[in-house]
Amino acid sequence: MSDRALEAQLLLDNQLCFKLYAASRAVTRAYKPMLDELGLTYPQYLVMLVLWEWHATPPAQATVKALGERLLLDSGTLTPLLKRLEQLGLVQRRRSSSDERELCLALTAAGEALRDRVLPLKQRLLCESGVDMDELEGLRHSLGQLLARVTAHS
Amino acid sequence: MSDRALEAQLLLDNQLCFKLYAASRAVTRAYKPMLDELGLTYPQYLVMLVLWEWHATPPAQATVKALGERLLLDSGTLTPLLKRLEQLGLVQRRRSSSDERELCLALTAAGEALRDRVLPLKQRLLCESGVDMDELEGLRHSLGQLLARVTAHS
DNA sequence: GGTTTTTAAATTGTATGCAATTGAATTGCT
DNA sequence: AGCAATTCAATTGCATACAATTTAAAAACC
Repeated sequence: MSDRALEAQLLLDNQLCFKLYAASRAVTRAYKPMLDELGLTYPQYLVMLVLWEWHATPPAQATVKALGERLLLDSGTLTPLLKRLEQLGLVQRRRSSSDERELCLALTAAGEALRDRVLPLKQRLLCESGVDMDELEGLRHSLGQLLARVTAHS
Repeated sequence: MSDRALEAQLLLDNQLCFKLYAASRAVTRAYKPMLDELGLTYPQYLVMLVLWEWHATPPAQATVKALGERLLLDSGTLTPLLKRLEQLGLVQRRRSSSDERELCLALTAAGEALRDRVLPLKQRLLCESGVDMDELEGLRHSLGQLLARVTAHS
C-alpha cells in the first residue's frame, strides 16, 4: 500500500470503527424519547426484548447466562441492570431449584403488559427518523456479517 | 403491515439497533489487544486520532468544544478522559489566552511519537480479523448515511 | 467419601456516556 | 458603563461495559 493510503488509514472519517461507535450512540439517542416514555434505558430495553421473546417461546434455560449469551454481555453488566428491572416491577429473579448457582428470569404481569406499548412507539420512531427501510435492511445484513466475523475471531 | 410483520419488529435479531450496538462493542473488543499495547482505551484512541490529524492540519480552534463536535461527545465525557491522557504524558491542556473559557489541546512529543506505532498494529489487526475490505467499505458508507440521517433529526 | 476442578452470579474497580447543574468568562444590549 | 444572556469547561449523579476476583454450588475425579 502507498504511503498516502497508509496515512489515510488513520483519518477519523475513514475509520469504520468510529462510524460504528458514533452510529450506535446516535441510534441510542434516537430511541431515547421513546424509551423515556417506557421508563427504560436502552440496554434495559434490549433485555426486555429478549424476555418478551422468551415469554412467547420459552428457552431451555431462562437464566442470566443465557441472556448474556444472547446480548453478548456478562454478569457484571447484567446483574445490576436486572436488579433495576426487578425494582421497577418488570422482572422476577429467583434461584433455580435444580441448580442454586443459576438465576432464573421471568416477566411479571407488568413486564408482560409493557410490550403492548412498544410497537406504536416504534412505528412512530421509524416514521420520524426518515430513514429508508431498504437501506436499513441492507445495513442490518452487513452488520450481521461483520458481527459474525469479528466475534468468530475472539 | 400484517400482525406477523409487526410482531417480527420486536425480535432481537431483527433489530438494527441491537446489531449496531453489538457490532460496535465487538469491534471495540477486537481493537483491545492492539490498544493494550499502546496503553490506550478505545475512546482515548479516537481522541488521539483527532489530535494526530490536527497536528498535521491545525484547525482554527483545537479546543475541547471542537473535539466534542468531531467525536459527538460532551465535556462530561471528554474532560476526565483528557485529564487521563495528560497524566499519560500524551496531551497538553492549557487555557486559551484570548478566551479563558476555552481549553486548548496539543500533543506532547510522546503523543506525537505514539502515532508511528499505530499503523503496523492496525495492519496486523485488519489481516487477523479476516474481514473483507470491500464489504468493510460498503458498510462504512452505509453507516455514514445512517449517521447523517439520524443526527440530522436530533 | 473426600478433594479438585469447573461453573454461574455477584462483587470490585476503572473508564466511559450523558443529562443536568455549576462556575467563570465573554458577548450583547441598552 | 452596567447588566442580562450566552458560552465553555468542569462537576455531579446515574447507568452501563468489562476485566478481575470472589463466593457458592455442582460436577469430575480418585
